[in-house]
Amino acid sequence: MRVRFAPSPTGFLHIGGARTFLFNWLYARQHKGEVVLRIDDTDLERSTDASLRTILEGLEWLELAWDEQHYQSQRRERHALAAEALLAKGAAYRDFTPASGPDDDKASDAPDGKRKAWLSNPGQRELSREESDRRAAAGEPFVLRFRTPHELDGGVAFKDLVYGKQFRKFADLEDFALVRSDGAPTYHLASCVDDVELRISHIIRGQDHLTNTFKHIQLFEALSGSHPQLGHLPLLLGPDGSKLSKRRHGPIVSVVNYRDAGFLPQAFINFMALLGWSPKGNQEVLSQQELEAKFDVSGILRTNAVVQFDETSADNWAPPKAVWLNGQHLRSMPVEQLMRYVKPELEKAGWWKPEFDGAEREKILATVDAIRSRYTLLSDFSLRAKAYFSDEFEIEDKAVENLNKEGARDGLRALADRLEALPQFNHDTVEEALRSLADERGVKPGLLINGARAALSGQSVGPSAFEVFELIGKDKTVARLRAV
RNA sequence: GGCGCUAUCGUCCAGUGGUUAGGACAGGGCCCUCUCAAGGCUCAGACACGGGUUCGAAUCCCGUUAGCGCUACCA
Repeated sequence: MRVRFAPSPTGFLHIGGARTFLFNWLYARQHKGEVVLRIDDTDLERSTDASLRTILEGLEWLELAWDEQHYQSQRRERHALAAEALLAKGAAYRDFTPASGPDDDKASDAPDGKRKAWLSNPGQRELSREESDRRAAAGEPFVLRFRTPHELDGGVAFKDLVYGKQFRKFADLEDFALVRSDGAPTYHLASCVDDVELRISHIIRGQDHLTNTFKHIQLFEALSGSHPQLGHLPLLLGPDGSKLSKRRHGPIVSVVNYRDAGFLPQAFINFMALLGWSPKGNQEVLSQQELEAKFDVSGILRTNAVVQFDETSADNWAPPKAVWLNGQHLRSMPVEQLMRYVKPELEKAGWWKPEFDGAEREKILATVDAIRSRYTLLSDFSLRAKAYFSDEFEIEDKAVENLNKEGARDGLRALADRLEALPQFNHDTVEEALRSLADERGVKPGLLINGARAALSGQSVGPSAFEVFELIGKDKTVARLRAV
């Protein structure tokens, strides 16, 4: 069993493409099959290296490995050979009609819909082989077209893995192009030839290809006498209701954008998996293992899904549910595993020290474990956690307010003395010392608690203050309290 | 215009002839509490419309409407 994901490097990898890849990957994983990554770069005009790199980057970030990688542009001879074979057996013919633009067909279509001139260019498919060869040899440009058996009554039928039985009459199928007049294969030809030769058994792709499939089935049959199984995924729509696209929705749909915003790959995968599919029941937070175990093609919806991002917001653009899911994963995954993602984040911020991997590892893990309970994105670690990893941190305005309260600074200095004298320094002993001090001075414990949080972490919000004392340690605690 | 696909809360999903139509996100309120989150409880919020079939339709059929897709010598 072999599946493939075939992006064309004409832009970045967007959510829709990533989800197609995910579903293919999940499907293959379940059936012990192989995943082929095929770069459909036949459109040399639009394909770029930059685009290829960002697609690969996005795919790698997801941590879903593929087994083989191919480039369609390197298979041009195979496509040409297949075209020749198709022409030789009469499944295709040369059309010498000059090219027409995309809108010409619609324009020539009669209002009553009766005229179907677009199905073929009259006269061309009846050209004798001798005349066709002679004109081609004379250098006259032509496009190679597939010969749909319009003379037959039937049509093309197949059973879609998701959409079920599909049927279309030959009469509604055009003689589509196989090779352009410049000799380049069209997407249809290249794609089908490669699918056959790469022995792809299951094609799972976007629903925008559902109607193309009638052409492909015919081509597959002409090429190999059989065709792969096909399944189409409902489309991902933007908030405006149109198909997700780079052109309309911009970089906000780019996968690496989510990586850079601090999403965890497994959370993002969880989010994508829930778009057009559900494990039944009411479970929403799923680990990768659970996804692999529960994924089922028969559970794929047939309705398009809207991705709720907000392109008008610079910092709140991500889909709320994706953000929520990220928080869920961030808080529930093993700390050691989370550390793999936190480390680069701290390195980026310039706070990472080598001892974090050595002598201070346990302490850092405990710190990350404590502060992650109120974080949702990885970027929170570099945005809000400086005081836990470095001595040079600023005290936020809201935190300063807590220090400015009546009796706060004096109380904290007194607290520093008490804590310094403590034989045991931990959550409980600190709490006892603080509360009795507050009692003696006749102030509310909250004054010292919130003040201490401000002095120690530079923030007015965060974990329980007594936890912070422990995380920061006795020496630094005393120093920071005295510095107020 | 033609062909096709689809239609449950604002959004993502449950629901496959009999349910007070369920959950999640987002929103409101309450609780917890040293702050902020998290968590718990709670409120509000949907079967596009019209015909059938049936004792009984969100569920089956037909139509309408709407959305989306395809309709290129793009992929």
